[in-house]
Amino acid sequence: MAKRRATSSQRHQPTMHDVARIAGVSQMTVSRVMRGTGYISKDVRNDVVKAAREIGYVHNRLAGGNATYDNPIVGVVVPTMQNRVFTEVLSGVNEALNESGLRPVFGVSEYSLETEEDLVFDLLSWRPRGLILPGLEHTASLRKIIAQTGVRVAEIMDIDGDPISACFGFSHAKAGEDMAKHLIERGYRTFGYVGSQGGADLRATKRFDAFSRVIREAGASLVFNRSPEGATSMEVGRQITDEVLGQPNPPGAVYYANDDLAAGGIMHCLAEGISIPKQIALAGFNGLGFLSALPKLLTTTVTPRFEIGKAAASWLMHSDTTEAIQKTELSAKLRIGETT
Amino acid sequence: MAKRRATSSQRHQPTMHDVARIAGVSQMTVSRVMRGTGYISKDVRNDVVKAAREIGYVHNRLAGGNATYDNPIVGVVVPTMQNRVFTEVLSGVNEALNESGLRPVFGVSEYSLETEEDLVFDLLSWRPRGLILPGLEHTASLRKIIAQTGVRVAEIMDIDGDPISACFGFSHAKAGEDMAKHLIERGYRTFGYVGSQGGADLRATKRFDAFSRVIREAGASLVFNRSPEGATSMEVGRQITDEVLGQPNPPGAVYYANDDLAAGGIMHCLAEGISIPKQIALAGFNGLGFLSALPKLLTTTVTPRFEIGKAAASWLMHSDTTEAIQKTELSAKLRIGETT
DNA sequence: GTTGCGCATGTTTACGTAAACACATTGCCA
DNA sequence: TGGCAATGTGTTTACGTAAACATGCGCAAC
Repeated sequence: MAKRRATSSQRHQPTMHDVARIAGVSQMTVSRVMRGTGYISKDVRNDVVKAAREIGYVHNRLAGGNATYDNPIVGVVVPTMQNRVFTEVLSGVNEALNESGLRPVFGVSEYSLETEEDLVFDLLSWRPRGLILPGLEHTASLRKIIAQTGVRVAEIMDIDGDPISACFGFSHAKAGEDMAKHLIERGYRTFGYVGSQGGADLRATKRFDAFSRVIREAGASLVFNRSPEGATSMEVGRQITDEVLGQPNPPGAVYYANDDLAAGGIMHCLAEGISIPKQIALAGFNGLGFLSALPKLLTTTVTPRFEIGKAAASWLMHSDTTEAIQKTELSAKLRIGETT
Repeated sequence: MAKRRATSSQRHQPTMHDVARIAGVSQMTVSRVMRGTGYISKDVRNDVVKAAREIGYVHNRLAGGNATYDNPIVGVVVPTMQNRVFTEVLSGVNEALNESGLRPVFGVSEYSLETEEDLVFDLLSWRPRGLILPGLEHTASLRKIIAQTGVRVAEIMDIDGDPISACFGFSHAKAGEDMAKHLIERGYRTFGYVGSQGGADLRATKRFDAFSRVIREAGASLVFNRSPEGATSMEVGRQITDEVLGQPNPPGAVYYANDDLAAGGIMHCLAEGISIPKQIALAGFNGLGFLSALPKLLTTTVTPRFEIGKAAASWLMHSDTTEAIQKTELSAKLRIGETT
C-alpha cells in the first residue's frame, strides 16, 4: 500500500481516510462529523472524534476548497499597521469572522493605490470569499480584476463616493466640516493644518478639503499647511507643532489629520508651557482610547473603527450576491474636549 | 463540454487550462510561468501572461497545496491586538513573509492558554508551513498535537525556558533583574508593582518575580502589588497610579508591566503636579515609540518586537527540519530616562 | 400493509494545481 | 561528428476533501 510520495522531508499527515478506517466508517462520515453537518448518530460521532484524537488528525479546511469553489478566507487590505486605527479595524474583522470559523488574510498597502492593486491580485490568489478594502478610490486595473473575477468587495472607512458594491464608514467631508464649524463658532479665525502621509491619505485630504472650504466661506484663513511624508506619530506631531508656533503669525487653532499628531501637539505645548487652548487650540481625528489619559482631553472626531471592521466582515459573510449597491453609515461624532 | 457543476451562485473562474488553451500551450507551461520556475522561453512567457491578463486569470495558490503538502501560510498566535507590541510583531512577520510570497494567518489568544490551544487546532487546519506562538508555556494538548503533526514551531518573546524547537526573544528574568538593580542603585528602597492581565501575562510575571527577588535581596521592600484584569491602557495606568499614591506610605518607585501603564502614571503625576522622579519614580517596559513624545522620557526596557517577528518568520521559511533545538536572543536593553 | 418521509451512512466524482518523468531541440566541446 | 548538457515543453498522476446522488432502515399515517 506504500504508494505515498516522499516529497521533500514532509512526512505523511493522517487524512480523513485514516480516521475513517480506524472508526470503521466511510471518509464521508468523517467529513460530516468534522463539519457538524448532516445526520450523524451519537455513537458514530463519538467513534470518529475518538479516532481523530487518537491519531492526531486535524481537519484540513483547504483541501475541499478546490471542488467547492469556497475557501474560509476573507482578504483584507489595510493602509498601515503603524496606526492603531487599522489594527482596530482588523480586530473587528477578526471578531466577526471568528463566529463563522473564517480567517482574515491581510496585506499592508502603505497608502499606495499601486501597492493595493498588487495586494488584491495576491489576495485573490487565495480565492477568498470576499475582500475588504480601505476607501473608495482604487486603480482602474483593480476595478477591472474585481469585475472580471466577480469577487465580493466591502469598502470601508468612507462613504463619500461610489462603492463597488457595498461600503461601510462615515463621511470624511462631514467630519472636516463639523470640525471647521465648531472652531469658527468658538471664534478662531486663523488656522493651521497638519496632514499625513505626504497627502497620500486620501480620506485625510477629503477632511481637509471640506475643512478649508468652510473656514474660507466664514472669511477665516489657513496660515499653515503641511503634510509630512511617511508614518505619523506623536513625535512627528510634536515637531511640527513646534514649527507651527515658530511662525511669525501662528494660527489660533490647528487641525491635525489624526490623534497621534494632535497628542504630540499637546505634549509640545505642555513641555514648553504653552497654554491650550488660550495660546493655541488643537483638534485631532479618530478618538483613540489613549486620549483619555492625556492631561487635556483633546477635541476630536470619534470614529467607530472596530464596528466598521465588524460590519464589513459580517456583510461579506451573510448577505447574498444579488443585493444592490449600498452605503452603510457608521457615523463619526465630533467630541469637544478641553483643547479648543 | 458543459460538465461544470453549477454550485450555488458561484460562476466558473478561469483556470490554467483556459489560459493554456488561449496561449496555445499546456497547463503545465502556464503553471511554470505563474510561478517563475523552470525553463520558459520569452515568447511563450509573453503569450501566457497576455492570455492570463485577457481573461482575468489569477493564480490559485491553494489548489496545488493538496498534492504538494505545502501551503504558502504561516499561522501566528498573538495574545492581544490591544497592545502595539503584538501588532508590531505581526508587522515584522508580515514583512519577512512578503519576501517569499507567504502570508500570515493569525488568531488572538487573549492571554489564555486554552484559547491558544483552540487557535492552534484551527490554524493547523490550514496546513501551514509553520506556526509562531507567543511564549514558551503551552498546554499539554497543544504540545501533543504539535508533536503528532510535526508542524514547525517558532516561539517568540521569551527565552527563559525550553523551546519546542526554536525560540526568538529575550530574557524577561534578566529584564526584571536589570530594572531592579538600576532602581536599587538609584537609592530607592520601597517599591510598587503594577502588572497586567490579572497575572495571566506569564512573561510579565517572570519579570516581576526576578524584580522582586532582587529588591528583596537588597533588603528593600515591595509595598504595593496589583495586576488589574483585562487589557492594559494609559487610562488604567493612570487610575492605579492614583491608587498607589493614595497609600499611607507610597513607594519610592513603581515598576509597571508595560509602557502604556507607566505613561498613564506620568500623565497622572503631571495632572496632579506630582514631581517625577522626586516624589515618585516610574519605570515601564517595551520602549514603545510614543514615549519620546511624552514630556518626561520614561525609564524602560527596550524590546525588539519587530525584529523578533521578522526573525521567527525568516527561520520558519529558511531553516530545514533537521536542525537542533535552538535559542536565539534578540536582547532587550534597559534605557534610563528621566523618570527614575 | 404499504407508502412515504426522516434519519443515517456509503459511493462516485470533481476540483485546480504541481511533482515527476518523458521527450524534443539546440549548441558546444572533444 | 558524436555525445552530452542545457533548455524548453508536454503527459500523467496525486492530493484530501465535499457535493451529489444512492441506499437502507424504521416508524407513523393512511
